[in-house]
Amino acid sequence: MATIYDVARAAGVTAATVSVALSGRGVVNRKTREHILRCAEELGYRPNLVARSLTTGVTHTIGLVVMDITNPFYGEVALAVEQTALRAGYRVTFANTMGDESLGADLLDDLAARQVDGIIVMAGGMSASAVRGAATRGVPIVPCMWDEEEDHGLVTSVGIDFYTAVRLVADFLVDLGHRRVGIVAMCGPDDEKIRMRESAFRDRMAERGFPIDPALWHTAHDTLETGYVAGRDLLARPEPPTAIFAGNDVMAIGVMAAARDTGVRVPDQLTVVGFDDLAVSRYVFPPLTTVRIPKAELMAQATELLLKLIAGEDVATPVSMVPTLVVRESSAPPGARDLERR
Amino acid sequence: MATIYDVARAAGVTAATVSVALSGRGVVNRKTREHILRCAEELGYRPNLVARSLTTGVTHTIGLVVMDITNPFYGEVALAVEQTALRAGYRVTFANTMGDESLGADLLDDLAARQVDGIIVMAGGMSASAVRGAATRGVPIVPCMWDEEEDHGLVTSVGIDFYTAVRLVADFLVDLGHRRVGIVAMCGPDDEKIRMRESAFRDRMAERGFPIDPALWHTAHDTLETGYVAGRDLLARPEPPTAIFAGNDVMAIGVMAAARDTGVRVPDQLTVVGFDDLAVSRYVFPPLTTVRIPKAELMAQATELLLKLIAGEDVATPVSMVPTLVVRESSAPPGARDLERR
DNA sequence: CTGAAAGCGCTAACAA
DNA sequence: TTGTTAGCGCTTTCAG
Repeated sequence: MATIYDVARAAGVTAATVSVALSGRGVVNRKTREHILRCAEELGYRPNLVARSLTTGVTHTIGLVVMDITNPFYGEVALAVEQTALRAGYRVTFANTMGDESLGADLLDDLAARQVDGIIVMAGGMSASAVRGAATRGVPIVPCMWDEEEDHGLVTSVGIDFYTAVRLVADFLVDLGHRRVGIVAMCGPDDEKIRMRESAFRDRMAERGFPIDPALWHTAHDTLETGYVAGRDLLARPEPPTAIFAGNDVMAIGVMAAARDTGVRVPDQLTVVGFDDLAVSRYVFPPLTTVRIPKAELMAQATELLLKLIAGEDVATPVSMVPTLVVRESSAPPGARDLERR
Repeated sequence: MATIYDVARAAGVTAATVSVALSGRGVVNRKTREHILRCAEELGYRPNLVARSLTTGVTHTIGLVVMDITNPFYGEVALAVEQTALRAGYRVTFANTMGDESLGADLLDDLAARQVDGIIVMAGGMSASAVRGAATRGVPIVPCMWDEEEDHGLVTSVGIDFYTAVRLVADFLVDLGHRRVGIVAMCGPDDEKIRMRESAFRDRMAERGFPIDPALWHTAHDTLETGYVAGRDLLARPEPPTAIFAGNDVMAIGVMAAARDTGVRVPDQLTVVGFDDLAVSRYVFPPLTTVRIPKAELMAQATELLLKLIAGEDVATPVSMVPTLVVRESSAPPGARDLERR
């Protein structure tokens, strides 16, 4: 681990000169510069970035806090963040909250202590106050797709128009003829906090004259397995739904598997609609009807917005993207006959 | 951003005392200690971890380099790593190589410059020399599931017994009666480097007397889409295979979709076998027969091994886990009649 | 039990 | 153009 002093000594100059020569920030005699370069090269010198950070006050690192990186949704998010950060010379350290609010708060604290230059947080199970806390501590923070009833009280956020999104779904289902619709709503491991998407959906269904039967409201924890269980449960009701809206695609895929295992055909006997549009959603069978979130674009924007905040520019308006409904083959009018597809 | 000096001043002591009091490392008068605690509390003091790192020489950060976090396989890996690191007080900064070797090398360099305490690298498209380079630079590094023909020349690695794994698959297929088997082999974006799993599979098929027809060897880039394309291609051959082994589940799922779209029934007309056993693989239709890798356990071990290396213990033997074949419904004897399942 | 002093590796003014 | 000096915030001997 050669230090800057080692190369200074080797080159017969002072550390400051080496610093300048290597960074190309100031002006250095061409010959000495080349000599320094050569010495650095020979010694295999690599600047110690933490030392640099201590003096410069920036780490070129951003934090990414997600619920559970195992969900492909967050995977796609993480890639977008990492790639756009990378291009700007930033690295990202990530952490999973697993839906645990207090862990989430600790994580934000820790990231701040590590002097990350900024933080991106994907809401899932993160308390608004924790987010505000980090902001207060002076770390730029961009909450993304905040999806809880309470407002996070932060201006610079990036998200989608949940209201429009679920309205799309509700109207689609009602127009298709569905009257009895079930919900698989995502919730954290411990609490029953209701996300905006599900509550807005419920509200819209009521508006359209077909309120959700509370017996058809099932909460789950954002996994295939819990989606599956919820599906089986819903389908086992005395009066099962003709359609199920799942809070995300992962759970929707679980629901479809549950239907299969209980002999319920999708979409002939059950319509399933998800939310996210994962890459895999068009490859499952039947291909899943879902709400498409432009994840990559959204997160690229979120990251760029964060970078601007870090650079001290003040970014005015929160970004809100418009989701679209992508209709595939997991949806059909209720009671559609089996088409004998072969 | 109160510093340790601020709280020292507030408490009427010196920074050294504050340091000791807060860390509980030395002995401090009980009353002064409490007083210091209170002052720190009031000022909202948080130690600056990069400053600490500079003096202690450790960052409590590990690097994780994967191919593409979007693949649920890496997502599951990343979770396991992050969670076990978290428990030990470490954070993880991750990076995607996207199959780019030179990017991968740069990433390792950068992580080293950032003074991460150690690195975990999931082989996909990473050059052995880059890995060795980082090791040389003194950063403990644990390559996981190294899956390329060439040896990485590093003792402390964690992986699975690929040979056994694919032998399982080959024997399973042959015993089922398949003679004409296709392969969807994963490769990086630019090169055609062959992974061990596919080549070992090919070798075993030859051993069993049914060598793979080169026309049935298709390379793809580890995505659903490329798996799909490969599947269509293979199925369009004059003499299509009766079974396809995909280098991973993601591609296998793509292959199944291709079969569907070309009117080929799985498993009646085509057997598909994957590799990884993703969470989603048992929820797709038909549920995928695949090689189960104990990802979570494996990566937890890898992380713990890394932590030991960091602690200076020298870990003797490389860890190798035994994968198992999990037979689900995407496999059947060739030419199996449609069972008219309803 | 507490303070003084030095140092981690680097950058940034300011002098020379 | 290069060197000197100081300092980022913390920890760690070593004295007192």
